[in-house]
Amino acid sequence: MATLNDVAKRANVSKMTVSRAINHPEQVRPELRDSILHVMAELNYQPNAAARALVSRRTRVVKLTIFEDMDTTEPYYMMLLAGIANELNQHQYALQLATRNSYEVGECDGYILTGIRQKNYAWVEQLKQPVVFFGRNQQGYDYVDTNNYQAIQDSSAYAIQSGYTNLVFVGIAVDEPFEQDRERGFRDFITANQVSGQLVQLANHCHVATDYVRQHWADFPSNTAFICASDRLGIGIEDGIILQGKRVPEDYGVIGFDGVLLNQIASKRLTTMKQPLEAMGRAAVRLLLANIANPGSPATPHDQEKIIINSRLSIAESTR
Amino acid sequence: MATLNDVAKRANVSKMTVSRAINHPEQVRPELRDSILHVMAELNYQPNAAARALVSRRTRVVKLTIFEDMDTTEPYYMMLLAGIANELNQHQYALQLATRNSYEVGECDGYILTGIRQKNYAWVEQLKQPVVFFGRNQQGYDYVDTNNYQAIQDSSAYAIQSGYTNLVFVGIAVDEPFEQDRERGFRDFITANQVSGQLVQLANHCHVATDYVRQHWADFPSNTAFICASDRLGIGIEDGIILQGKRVPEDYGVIGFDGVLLNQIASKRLTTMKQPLEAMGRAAVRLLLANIANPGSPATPHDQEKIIINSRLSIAESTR
DNA sequence: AATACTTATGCAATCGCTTGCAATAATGTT
DNA sequence: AACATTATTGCAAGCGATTGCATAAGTATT
Repeated sequence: MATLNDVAKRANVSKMTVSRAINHPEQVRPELRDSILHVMAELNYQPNAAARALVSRRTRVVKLTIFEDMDTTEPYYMMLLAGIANELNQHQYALQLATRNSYEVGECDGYILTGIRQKNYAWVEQLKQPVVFFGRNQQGYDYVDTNNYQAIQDSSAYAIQSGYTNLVFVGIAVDEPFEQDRERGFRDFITANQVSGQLVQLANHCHVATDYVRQHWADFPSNTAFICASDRLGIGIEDGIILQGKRVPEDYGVIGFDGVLLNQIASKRLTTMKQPLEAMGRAAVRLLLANIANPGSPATPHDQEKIIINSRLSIAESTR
Repeated sequence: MATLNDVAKRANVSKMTVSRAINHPEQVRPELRDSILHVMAELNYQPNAAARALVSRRTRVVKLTIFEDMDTTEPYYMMLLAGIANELNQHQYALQLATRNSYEVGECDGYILTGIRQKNYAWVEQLKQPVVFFGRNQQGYDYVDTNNYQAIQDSSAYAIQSGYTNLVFVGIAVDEPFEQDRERGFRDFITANQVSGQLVQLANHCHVATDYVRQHWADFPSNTAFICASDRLGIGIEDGIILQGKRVPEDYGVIGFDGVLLNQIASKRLTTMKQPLEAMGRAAVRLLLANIANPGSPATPHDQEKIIINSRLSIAESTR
């Protein structure tokens, strides 16, 4: 492997000039720079990241830590990954993937955290590095989120406009900001618009939703729309309705959340509140890189920066 | 951040002894070692990965390169990721994620490659580092794979045993080893068992499969079983059949491949040939780490090592 | 034409750690 | 008890790059 020195000798300059030709091109005479670049290509020179990191204290690595179990096949994260990886690449940063219990090997310049729960904040605090969250938090950390509150209001409004007369919000049984925001959105909506409605929390699995429909069928008059907090729940609810011999969307409506399963199961055309996960991933990267470039914003609470990217209703066949 | 020197001073030993206490514990007197570890904990010492990598030429980073576009939400990769990430963590290695067109920042000790196509091999060859592939290859690189040939034979045999009398293999329209193996398995099966059957290749999307069923419906006598090369295709085929007013599994059977969508869509109980992706991911890591530890096995063809982990039929509701 | 500025380049030190060899202490052998 | 082994520890060098300061060359100012 060629080193800076090899290039320098071959180009008849000092290491420093080569280093500058790479990192501060404007500081070196154009013709000389070109000849250096030429030698670099000739020798197939690649800067040694370790040496660089050692002295510059910049690893050019960002760590994405997913707190939820990775055993579950969660396409949600895959979409996020796409956005994050692509944006990092554009900035010539590498992405390192970690789960909460990863061995803490390999330093990085900052963290993107997702799937985080209250209990994990202690761990976050001892990180003395820039951090960006996925999802609202009250600890003062920067975050990227979608407009959960408004999104559920939009879904609800759409259901009412479509002629459904009773709403059921099917939430996820976790005590996290995103869920709180959605529930608040729903409650405020039915109050403000004097709509008949109820709210329930379930574990986030299809069959749980399906079971729920069966067990509580008496509660759901015809013309009810189910506003769900995930596509999984939406699909489960839809199946439950069909098992009762009713039609979707004629008799009952279903609206999901996330918009992540739909692409795969084309025939399951669920109307859903689609999160712009790719864009959110990119935004998180940009925010984090800004924090890295602009120090004085460690993992400790400071002026909290928020980026909210709106979800949009993707209308399909589970609503009329 | 505490350095090796800080620990050494505090513990009244030389840096070297501290270094040994970490890397070669057996070489340092037990009581001394304990006191050093104690000081390390006290100072919250973390070895500097960059410095380490610089001198030892080991980064303790493995790069997973996914060649397919990451825009597609492919849960397949998420399962792989789970296995790879977990196994790497156990060996105190970090996982770095890259797409083919990633900026080549950050060195690593080896590569796990997946989603690779023929055209990418040129890129692989110029990698002068240990490499493990997902999927068979004829270039001589080590790989982990599932028993595609036998798996399709098993699926086919199961369909016949279940009383279906005509088979259709619905393959993916790519010219890659995994597809070749599956098609060969199918052809050999119908030949050897004198079963009536046909073979088709489609783009790997639900709706393509659904359309295919509609357009070629005349070709499918009742009691046909579709052996599909992916769950997506399987789900699409199933929908196509139902749209024709026929019943699954009574009139027609459908068997998928991968076993990766099922967990999410509980109601879509597709019989499928389930790939042990988590185990395959772990195996790939172990194979790669062995290659790293045991040099003389660069990215150039050598004695090709193969690990085959069998897929198993997961029987559900789309077959009788 | 002499001085003051820029602009380009080089030198030396250093980042934190590990490799190879040397030195010391502890143990065993006859 | 003198010597050969083995177990522990330390020293010095250097991995490949970047930072800060010094120097040399080039241009502008009066």
